[in-house]
Amino acid sequence: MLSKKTKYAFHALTYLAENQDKRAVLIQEIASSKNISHKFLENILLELKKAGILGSKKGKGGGYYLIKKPEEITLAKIIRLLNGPIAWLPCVSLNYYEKCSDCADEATCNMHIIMCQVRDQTLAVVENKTLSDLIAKTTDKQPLKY
Amino acid sequence: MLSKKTKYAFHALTYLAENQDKRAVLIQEIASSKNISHKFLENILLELKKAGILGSKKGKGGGYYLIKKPEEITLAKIIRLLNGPIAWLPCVSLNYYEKCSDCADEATCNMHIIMCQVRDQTLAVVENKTLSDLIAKTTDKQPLKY
DNA sequence: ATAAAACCTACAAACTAAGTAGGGTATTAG
DNA sequence: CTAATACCCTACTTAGTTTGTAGGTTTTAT
Repeated sequence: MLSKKTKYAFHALTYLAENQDKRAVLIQEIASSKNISHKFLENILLELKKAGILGSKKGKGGGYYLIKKPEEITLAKIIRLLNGPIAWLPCVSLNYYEKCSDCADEATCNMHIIMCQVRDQTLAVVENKTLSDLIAKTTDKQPLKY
Repeated sequence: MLSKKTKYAFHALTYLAENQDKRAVLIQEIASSKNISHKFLENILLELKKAGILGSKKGKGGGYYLIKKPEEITLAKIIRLLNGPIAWLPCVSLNYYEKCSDCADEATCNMHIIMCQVRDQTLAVVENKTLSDLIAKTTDKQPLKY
């Protein structure tokens, strides 16, 4: 399950993506708009900034803004950053790999092989969906198929 | 990430599947064979029994045994039982559904739609893999492809 | 200068996972 | 019958993570 932190990050990012005209958006504006604790959101935006997704401006008139185009921000990146590994086991994680203590040979471990499949199927979606897919409007006549 | 409980369950189940000849296997035998705390494993086996996957025999000469064929026990069932929801959001969970508080219409919520895709891709694997796939031996000449 | 805003560190509370303790109860060999 | 065996059950403890809070520091526009 995705953590609240992750969901808040998506909410904040979609808000920023929908308000790209404004130069910098206040933490408080996002927080009250999306019903998130100001201080908690502060930490999240800071993480997104350190990851190179957001930029910020200090002082009066400051705030946060997208530093990349929505099409360049994949869901996978956000989820890895705030939620942790996408894989179900450390031994099949691309970004948080750890060897199993009990498993001698990954090439012949059935669990390993199956969990790789799960990982790849998941990545097939979240590596190819971006922030722009989250803010896209679905029309009544042509609902998004999946 | 899968919890230890879930991993222990898979270890225990594979052990039982590989020892189907013996009528009933002692908790202690599985525990020491797979390096799991006896008491912790006891709870796990009990859950598996209540879910109709294992049977047990009390008294001297008792123990646990598989009540279903390995081909009938899907990974999805075990994961849901011990790890919880497979979906990333409550609003896309088939077995643990909960409505989002903030989302008015699931049909047009982009996050909902994408998370449904993730869920379905994951289920495509774990609903079709069973305990028998975990105990299958991969030969050196013909390694399992994926 | 001063007010406004991001930035930073540390901590507290709430929740969940993991493991422990101790006994109760059913079964069966002898 | 009876005692050993081993499942069954409840409650508790410990450890770790998530979520949220507090208070101060730095930067910048006016």
